[in-house]
Amino acid sequence: MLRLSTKGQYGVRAMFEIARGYPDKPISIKGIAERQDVSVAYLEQILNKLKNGGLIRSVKGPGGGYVLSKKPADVSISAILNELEGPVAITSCLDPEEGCVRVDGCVTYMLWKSLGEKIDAFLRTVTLKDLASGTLFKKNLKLKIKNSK
Amino acid sequence: MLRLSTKGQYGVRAMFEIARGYPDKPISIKGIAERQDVSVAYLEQILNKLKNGGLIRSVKGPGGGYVLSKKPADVSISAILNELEGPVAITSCLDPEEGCVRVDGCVTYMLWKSLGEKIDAFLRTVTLKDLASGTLFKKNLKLKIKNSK
DNA sequence: GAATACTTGACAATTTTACTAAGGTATTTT
DNA sequence: AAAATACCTTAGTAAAATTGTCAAGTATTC
Repeated sequence: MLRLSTKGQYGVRAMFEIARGYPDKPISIKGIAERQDVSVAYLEQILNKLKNGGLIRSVKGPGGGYVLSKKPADVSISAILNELEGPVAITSCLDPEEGCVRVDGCVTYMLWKSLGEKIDAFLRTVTLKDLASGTLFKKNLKLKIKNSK
Repeated sequence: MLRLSTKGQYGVRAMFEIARGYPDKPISIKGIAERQDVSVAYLEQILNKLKNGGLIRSVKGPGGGYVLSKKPADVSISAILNELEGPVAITSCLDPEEGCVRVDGCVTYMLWKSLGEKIDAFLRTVTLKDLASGTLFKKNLKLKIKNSK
C-alpha cells in the first residue's frame, strides 16, 4: 500500500542526475534516460513539470540539458514530489482540490491528517545532497544501532 | 500523492464501528453500512479479509455481526491496513512480492525504505482505542502548541 | 420454516497509470 | 544558411488497478 507512482520515482532519480551537474554542467535528457533506464519521451513529460515548477532550468542546443535552480542541499524530495504529484493527501478529504463530504466529526480525519504531516515532514528533511552523499544511509544505520541497545 | 485506497479507509472506519461493540456486542454489516455510509456488498468483501486475517470474528444469525478478536487498544491501524492492502511499499523494489530489478546501488532505495519504515512505525502506534478516545487529536494539539512557541 | 446475517466468487464500469508518438521550437556549430 | 543537437508540447492509448455490484449460497435463531 501507499505506492508512489513511477513518475515521482523517476522524477527524484532524474533530479539526482541533474544535481550532479550543478552548478554549471547541463545534463541532457538522453543522458539521464540512459543512466537511469527510463524512456526519453516519458522523461520529457516529467522534466517539463519540474521546469515549470522552477526547480530546474533548461539550456537548449548542443551541449544543452537541465540545470538545478538551487543548490542540491536546498532541494528537498518533498519539493520534487509536490511538483510532480501534488501534496501528500492520504484521503480525498485532505486533498485541497477535493474536500470532505462527511464534514461532521469523522473519526479518522485526524489520523490521516497526522500521517500526511509526518510523511511530508520527513520528505522535507531529505535533500538531493543527502542522496548524493549517502547521508540517509548513515543516519539509518545510526538509528538501528541505537535501537538495538 | 500517496493516496490510500477506499478499501483501506473504509476498513479502518468499519473496525472503529466494530470496536464499539467490544467485547460482547456483535455489530452487523448493515449497521456499519448505514453509519459509515458504505455499501453492504463492498463491506462484505472488506470484512471478509479482516476476518480471514484474524482481526475479527463473526456471529451468524439474527443479532449477529462482527466482534473484535482483541481489545481495541491492541488493534493498530497498521495491522488493519496490512491485512487489507499488504505492507507499506512505496516502490515495487520494496514490495516483498515483487523485488528490485536494479539490484545495484540505487540512490533512492534507502530513501523509500526509510520513508516506509517511518510510516509503518507511526501506524503501529495508533490503535482503535486512540480513535475512539480522540487521543490522536489531543496529541496533535499538544504538538502544535509546542511548535508555536 | 421464516427471518436475519454472514460467505464466496465472479464480473463489470471507471479511473489511473505509464507510457508512446509526433511534430514543433530554440540554439549552436560548421 | 544548413545541419545537428536538444528541449517543448499536446494528444492518444493499452494495461492495470480501483471501486464497486450481483447472485447464489450457508449458518443460526426465533
